[in-house]
Amino acid sequence: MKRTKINKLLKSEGPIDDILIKGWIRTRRDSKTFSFIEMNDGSCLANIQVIADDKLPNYEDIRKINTGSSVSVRGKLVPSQGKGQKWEVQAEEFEIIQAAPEDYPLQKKRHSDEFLRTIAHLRPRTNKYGAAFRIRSDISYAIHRFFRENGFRYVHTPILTGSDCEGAGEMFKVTTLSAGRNDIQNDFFGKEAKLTVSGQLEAELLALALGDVYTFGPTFRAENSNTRRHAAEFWMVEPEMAFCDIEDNMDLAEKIIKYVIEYVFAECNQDLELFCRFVDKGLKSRLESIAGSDFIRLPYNEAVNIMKKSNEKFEFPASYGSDLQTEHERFLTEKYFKKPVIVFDYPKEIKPFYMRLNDDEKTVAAMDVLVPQIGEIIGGSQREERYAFLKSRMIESGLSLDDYWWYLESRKYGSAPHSGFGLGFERLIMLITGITNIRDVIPFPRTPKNIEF
RNA sequence: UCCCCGGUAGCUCAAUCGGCAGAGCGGGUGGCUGUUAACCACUAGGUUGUAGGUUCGAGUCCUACCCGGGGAGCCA
Repeated sequence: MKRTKINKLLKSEGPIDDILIKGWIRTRRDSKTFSFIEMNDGSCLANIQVIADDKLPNYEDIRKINTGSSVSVRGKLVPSQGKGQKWEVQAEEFEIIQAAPEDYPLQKKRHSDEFLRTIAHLRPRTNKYGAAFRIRSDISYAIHRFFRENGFRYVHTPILTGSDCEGAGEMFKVTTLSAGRNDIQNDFFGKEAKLTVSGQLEAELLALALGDVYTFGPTFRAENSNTRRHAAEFWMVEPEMAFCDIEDNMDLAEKIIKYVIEYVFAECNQDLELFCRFVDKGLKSRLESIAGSDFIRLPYNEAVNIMKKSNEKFEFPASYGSDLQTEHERFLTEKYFKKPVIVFDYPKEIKPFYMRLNDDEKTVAAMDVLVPQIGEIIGGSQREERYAFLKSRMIESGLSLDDYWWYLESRKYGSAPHSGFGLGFERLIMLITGITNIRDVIPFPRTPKNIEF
């Protein structure tokens, strides 16, 4: 007999005579001649209540099973006599697949996030982390659906790269040489290899052939960042669009965030409800406001002006030419506008070489999407499509033209205006769930000094 | 990498001025009840992060290190 998943059973229109369910025990409550058993199979947040009575041949063993045990139950789906659930399962066969011993680390009460991180192999079995990883899957699907509906093609950019610097910080080296050897010519690739920090450059090349494309994959940063918003391995969504300027780019950035929020409202109600109730009381109204209002679009200079004119006491006062501090971002999104803000046209000195130089020759067509609580969730730009400008910016930035000959060549043969951005996938999940630490939205986080599991 | 805070039972936390290491949850045993993170009783459970130091006496004070959290920088 084929098993039925609990999310289907709970939506049943009527009783069912014979069903098979498999899952894990969340809690057991004994009565004199029978037990209530809450079972969860991960298909949804909710448990199903199983009634196991003393007519079962192995009832003595059932009365001893603990939280965490895996079981298989055959029986009838019947209306529940108790309050709190519509349906329950009257067990007719109850197989204990494996009984969890009494040292199972998860109790029925709430655990701290810090403790659960030390048992990352078991935390998906909790309500909160089960919901987080289900919603991560659903958001992932929503992103693919969004791009498909908007005529984008999904492209796979390399994870191993020979480019030395893509403008985004320290990289992990990849080698097959034993420690201490540095005869790179004998290494696997015959030259230095790294883990990618971004698929952008390669995505640009595909955009200049397929039109609108996106990548969605893992990226790696070897920065010694110890914050709740940074991980050494994280997933990034990177669209790249041909014949597209920075305005279109901002439109798309705003559109995708709203789309995903609306998708989650429509499809992930149960899990979202958990986050609204237990993780962040202000979550629902914040998400509604993000989905329902226009994002502010603010040139960098005006952003600095706003901060200069405000009475806010900043630790580092805003000044033209230096990047916005975290406190500035928070001020703009949480106090001044109280909604997402897209800051654009940054000074060229603080942005990477590939961003398109504006006519003022001082700023570049960069744009960052800042959201309340998280800060920067998207960074993007119109790309420099003019060969001469790109070349001189690369020289200015101290890059080796030889390493990027292929990138430069895309500006030699039928170059075209194009734009794109990087959306931090984990930061998007944080925004949508209200979870405040990036280590809790990725099942097995990699951060400095942490690569267990 | 820098600044701040913390580390006590499996988990979450108490422990007054430096003076007998405790509670709830979880576990075990028994009871009770169509129960709802059930309830009641009993019970086991400790190298107080590690190494040194001060002291008659250290969970508590000092030093170093390790680990965790928050903030900053880097960014997504």
